[in-house]
Amino acid sequence: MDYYYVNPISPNYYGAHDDDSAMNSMSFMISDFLMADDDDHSNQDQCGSQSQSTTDESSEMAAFSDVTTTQAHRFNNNNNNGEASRKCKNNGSKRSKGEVNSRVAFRTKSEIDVMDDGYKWRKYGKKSVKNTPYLRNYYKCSSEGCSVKKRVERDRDDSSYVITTYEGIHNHASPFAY
DNA sequence: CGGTTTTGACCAGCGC
DNA sequence: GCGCTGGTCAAAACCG
Repeated sequence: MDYYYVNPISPNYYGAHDDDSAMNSMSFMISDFLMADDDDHSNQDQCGSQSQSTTDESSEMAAFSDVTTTQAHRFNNNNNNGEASRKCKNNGSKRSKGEVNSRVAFRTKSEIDVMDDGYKWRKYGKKSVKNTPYLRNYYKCSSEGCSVKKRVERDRDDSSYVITTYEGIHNHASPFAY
């Protein structure tokens, strides 16, 4: 079955490229982020279960990793080419256009919703989703020609977790990777 | 002034 | 075909 993993963060990455203090207190490494396949839904079923809804990603997306942090997060899921690498293809693509897209989901314990992952994102939508009181936010990579999207929502079962779903592969390096 | 966010409208897919 | 839901668009507002 499909599984995804994310390249470990470059260790020298967090160098506070800005002075935003809240963002600098990164406290986890992403190295143990690995996206297991569907039989690793150890922390619950939220991936597929949250909906009998129409087009959820239950079939094509993998499990989550739990990360516990107390504050802001910053990670970089790649350094050389900026791509959330995927291992197997996502066969179940009901994505209409038939474009290849990898999807990686993180489940992160965080107080803040949007995590700085080294890329620049532009918000383009916000939706309330069924069965959750929380809103789901939609972001696009603001780099030109890059169509990577990400979705950010709160775990409906445990609102202290944030679920971030990346879709697509960056065609450029992270602006903060060096 | 340029880029980003906000927010309602619009659209497509799915189940009934 | 209709309604529901999730995803996207785009114009206006906002912000540095």
